[in-house]
Parts: sequence; structure tokens; C-alpha cells
Amino acid sequence: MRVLIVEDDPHIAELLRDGLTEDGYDCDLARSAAEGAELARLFPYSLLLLDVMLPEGIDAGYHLGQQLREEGITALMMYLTARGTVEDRVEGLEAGGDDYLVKPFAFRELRARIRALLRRAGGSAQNALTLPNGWVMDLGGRELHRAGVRVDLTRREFALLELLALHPERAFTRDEIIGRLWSGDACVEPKVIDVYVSTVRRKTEDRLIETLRGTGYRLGRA
Amino acid sequence: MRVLIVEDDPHIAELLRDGLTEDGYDCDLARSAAEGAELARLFPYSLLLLDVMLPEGIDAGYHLGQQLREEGITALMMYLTARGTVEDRVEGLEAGGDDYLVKPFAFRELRARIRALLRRAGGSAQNALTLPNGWVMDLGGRELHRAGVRVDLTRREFALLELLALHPERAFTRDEIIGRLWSGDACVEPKVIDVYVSTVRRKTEDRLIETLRGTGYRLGRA
DNA sequence: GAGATCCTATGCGCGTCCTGATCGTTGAAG
DNA sequence: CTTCAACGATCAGGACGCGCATAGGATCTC
Repeated sequence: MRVLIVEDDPHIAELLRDGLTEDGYDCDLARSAAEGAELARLFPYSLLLLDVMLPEGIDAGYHLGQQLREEGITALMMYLTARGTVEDRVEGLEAGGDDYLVKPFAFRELRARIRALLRRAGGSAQNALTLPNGWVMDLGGRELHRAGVRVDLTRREFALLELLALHPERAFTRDEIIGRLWSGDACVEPKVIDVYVSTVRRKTEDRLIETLRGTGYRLGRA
Repeated sequence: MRVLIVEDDPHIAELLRDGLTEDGYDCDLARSAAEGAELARLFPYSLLLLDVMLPEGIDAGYHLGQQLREEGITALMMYLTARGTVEDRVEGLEAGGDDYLVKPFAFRELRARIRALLRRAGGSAQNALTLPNGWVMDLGGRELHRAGVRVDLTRREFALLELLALHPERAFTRDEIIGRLWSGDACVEPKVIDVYVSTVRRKTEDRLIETLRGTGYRLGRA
């Protein structure tokens, strides 16, 4: 998750970067609208944190956001400002912003709002798992797609693939898989797993699931 | 769309609830900050309507809002107060509020502001939601159009479709839907959802709502 | 009090799940 | 290299559970 912070006050900028880095985001820093625009065009950020008042002018942050939107940048945008009137907020939101935070703010609030934004943005963030060969698994929407094609999986098929995808390095025995995915009192033959592996392979027409002979299964590589 | 009203004056509270219920929101009522905090932590509201002056103190509404924000509650917040000075407004917005309404107010204004807020939060820039297959949802009029045909939906039907349409990528379980759309004191069987899905499909003669067997429902594709 | 809406209950039909059988593959011993 | 046994892949079929749709009563609205 990559975040661009555009903020000219070095103190606040440090604060933001340290906090967000600690939360696991990859942060870049820009100290002016010009620098911010350049970076935003170069890298695929998930979120832009824009201070409204920048060296280029009192509304430079808004203009930057608006301009980037018009250039087709779809990243989420959040404005930071010291001015909190209603008109101000409306202006920011109409400039293509997704959220708005008034300084001074508690870092906890910023964190909460960022998480809410990323969550709201749909299948992104923690809800999507990328698998080998360009497959993407949307855990929220319970679907699997690649290059526009959508593959419908049943509950069991999906659960199996999800388990393997969440631990890409691990190999699972059939009994382990059953222990994790089936409720405790269920007793099924270990061979059931073979069947689901088979149907997933047939539906995707791909060997997303790798066989470890004599052991079990694992998510495929590359 | 679930709304929590925190207001100690029974007269105003009734007025708000009746009006909003008529507009299709499901409202819960709290008569103190303490009660409001409890409910807000328990249920996934879309909007909190907070009276500023509550039994706990002259600023209790602000404190409640601020506290909930710091706890990571991301619901929209709108304050209601009799005091309309500039300092007051700033205080409210700094307390994590999204909008502000000074009593006495016209219900029309409240309605308009709520719709504007929810619209922005939902990411859509207009008063209408576009759905697959050329359907358009008119959020103000509780109706659905396609190519000149108009389909009337009841309150529940509309709320269900709206929820799914606002999160097109997400799959919802029946219990999730009930948690989001039904007010707290309602306890209904999860199968109710089936009935509404059924009637929406019959009225539209289209599978706007997709079934995920074993999981729940999701907005249909293309 | 009439009509709409909301919720529960009840069969019916179909998809999903699991089993067992058959065929194909792998790898090691002879 | 050949043979053979163990393992994995795939298919067909039956049981079951889930979702669908209707009817009908309770509740709300006007």
C-alpha cells in the first residue's frame, strides 16, 4: 500500500510518515505541489494525503488534487487543512477529494479514516489476494478473476483456495485442510480435497494448486 | 441505511425519527450520551445525529462525537444545536463532525444535508445510482428506472438494493444485511432477505441481485 | 376500515457436496 | 528398460441442504 504525502511543514510531514510507516504503509514525501504532481504521475499510489496550503498558494492542495483527477489519477485523496468551515469542506470534496481532515487532528483519527477509505474503495487493500499467473481473489466479493474473466467458485472451492492463498509458502496435508475448513464434528474422507482441487483446476483452466506427491497441496508458483 | 439519533428532548426526537423513517431510514433513538455511545459501538450506523446539549452536560454531544471518532467510528456525524456562533461551529467540526445544523431548522434542510452527506460518503457525485443493465436508482424518490419504465419499490426493497448498489463489489450475508438495514430492536429471521430479493427480481424482471449460494447476495454484474 | 407492507411458514426444485469406482501417473525396485 | 504398486485425477451418481416462490396472517398507514 503506497501513500504519497504532500506537506510542506517538515514537522507534520515527519509525524505523518513515521506514523503511517509504522502502520505498514510505504510512504513518499513531497514538499510542494510541483514535486507532488511529479511523483503522483510516476508511481501508482493508493492514497494521496494533500495539505491544502502549500508553497505555491493558499489553495494549492485543492488545485493539485483537481488537476490530478482530471489527468485520470484514481487514487484516493484526503485533504489536510487548518480551516474547517463547511464551505471549505464542500470545496474540498467537490475538488475530487474523498475525505477531509481538519488540523489539528489526532493520529488515531487519521488512521481510522484511512482504513475506512481504503475499505470503502472496494475490493482493494486487504480484501484482495493476488495469486500467480495474474489471478486475483476478491475475498469480500467472493470471486476470482483474471483479465476480465470471472470464475465462479462454490463455497468449498473458494475456502480451499483462500486457505492456500493466505499461506502461499506452506504445504498442507489433506487432513490439515479438512481440520481448518470443516467444522469439528464433520467427518469426511480426505479424498474430498482431491475433488475440489480438481474442480478448481478445471474452472480456472490453470494449475493454481500444486500437488506435492505423498504430502498434500500448496499454492502454485509464478 | 441506519441512523442513530441522540437527543434528550422527546418531542424533537419523535419528530426526527418519524421524518427520517418516512424517508426510508431505519432509526434508533438514544436519550443520553451514554446510551448513544453504547449503541454506536454496537451497530454499524451510516449516520449519527447528535444533539449537542445532553443530560451529561452542555457540550456532551461534542464529547461523544469526538470520543467515538477516536475510537475509530467512521460513521458520518451531524450535530444539532441551538447555539450558532462561529466558535460553536468550529468546535463541532473539530470534534470530528461532518456537518452542523442550528435549531430551529426546517426538516427539509435536514433532509437535504443528510442526502448530500451520504452521497459524498458513498462516492457518487449525483442523486442517482447507476446499476447494471441500464437501471438507474433515484435515491430521492425511492424508485427505479430503465428506458422509461418505472418500477416502484417499497421501503425495504429499496433499502436492500441501495445497500448492495453502494458496495457493488462486496458480498453480503443475510445477517450482515439485517445488521445494516434493520434498527436494533428488530429481530427478524434471516430468510426475510430471500423474500425481498425475490420481490425485487419479480418487479424488475431482471436478476439485478446475484445469489452466492452458501454465502449470501451481491449486486449483479453487467 | 381498506389497502399496502412486512414478516413467517411451507413445499418444490436444483445446486452443491461427498462417495466410490475407474483410469492415468509417478517413481522405485528388479 | 521393464514392471508394479502406490498415489493422484477425474467422473458419475445419490443424498442432502439451500434458495426460490408462493400463500397467508400480523402490522402499519392513510
